[in-house]
Amino acid sequence: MPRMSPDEERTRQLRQHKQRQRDALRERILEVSRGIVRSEGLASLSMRKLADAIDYSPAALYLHFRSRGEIARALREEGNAQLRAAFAPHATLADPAARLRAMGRAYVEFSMAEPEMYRLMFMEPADAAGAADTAMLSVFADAFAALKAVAPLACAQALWANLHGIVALELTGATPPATPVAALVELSLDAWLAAGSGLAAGSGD
Amino acid sequence: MPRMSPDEERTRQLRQHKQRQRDALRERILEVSRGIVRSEGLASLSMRKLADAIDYSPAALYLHFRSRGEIARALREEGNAQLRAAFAPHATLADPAARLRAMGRAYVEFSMAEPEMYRLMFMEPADAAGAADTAMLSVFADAFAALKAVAPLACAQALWANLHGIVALELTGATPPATPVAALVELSLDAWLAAGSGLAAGSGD
DNA sequence: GTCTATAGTGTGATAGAC
DNA sequence: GTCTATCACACTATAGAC
Repeated sequence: MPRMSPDEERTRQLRQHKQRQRDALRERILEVSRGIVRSEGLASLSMRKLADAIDYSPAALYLHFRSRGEIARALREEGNAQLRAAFAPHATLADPAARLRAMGRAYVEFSMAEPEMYRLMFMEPADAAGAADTAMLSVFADAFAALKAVAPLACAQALWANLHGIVALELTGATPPATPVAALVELSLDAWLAAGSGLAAGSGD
Repeated sequence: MPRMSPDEERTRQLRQHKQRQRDALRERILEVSRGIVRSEGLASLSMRKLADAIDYSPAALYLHFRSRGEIARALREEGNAQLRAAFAPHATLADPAARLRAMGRAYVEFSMAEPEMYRLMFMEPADAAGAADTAMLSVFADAFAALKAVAPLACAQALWANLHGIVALELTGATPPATPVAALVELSLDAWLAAGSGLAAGSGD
């Protein structure tokens, strides 16, 4: 570590301070954005509203984010991390079927707890934000492989699609509320994991 | 039928003519709207663009439709009818499993052939337009009942969700294109219709 | 019934002063 | 780095002339 003169030391501290302020404001912007999106949805996140909420001018936002889309992108990444965290406790279950069931339930529970975040992550046009977590798909596929499915990856995608469909129809209100979400989830998990089901008859992959 | 004087007859004909013109314009509006929605999506349907395309002023549109939403609503109804028509040839299949497979495939084929219509019908906030066709659900449920499923309606909803999930993830681009849609559909139909699957173990309904 | 003209409101993003 | 002011646009919907 090189010695510094008192002057050098002082300017270094100043720079660090500035940097901390910058980071703090960026974090504040994300924090408020998160609140707006979670309660009103991405469509309601406007640069003006955001600026008002943090008591800065709209122009100030563009010093920390290139565009509105980049804020959305950051929030989406937060959501992905949140979902991964929700999976973590179940990823270590030894029985692959139990693992799939637990993670499937966790997935849907996340979606119901954070519907607007879920929308942002999986129901918004993909744009440049890169497709959703492949991590989740991998864990699903590994479990199906352990179950000796012929096409583990395809099974993982299809089960994911099943869960997503349940959630998506619920969130858009397209479905009549005849059957509670939890029941649809259990039924679907049964269909995909029941002994003698299509696990050995998969096509493609 | 009451006799009319020649004068009465003439005004009657005039009225009919006017009515036909009215209907024709309304139909024309719908026609152009349909074209815009099918090629660019509902979001791109603006009253200005629509007015330009039919060579009328924006104000004229409001003489035939209360609002933009009402146009969307009419198009949605058209889509529902189109989907019902796509189902019709398969609804009479005697074997319930074959019936479900055929209708499931027809559903997904419709969605891939008319992605923007599908979006409008099933991926747009439900608003006042009333939830999507319950007719489809009924046919699905009937087939599951014929298969002696414990919870036919719940099975129908869950299978629908499965198909919708496949389509929705494809349309938003959230899914990696590892497995073609058709393969996911076959795999899902297998899971739901394989002998020994969860049909007898359903919960809820 | 149809038009022109416009009200009224929203948006994302930027220029230029300080 | 922050602000004010504004550009350039989109939108739905309506008032009032003809």
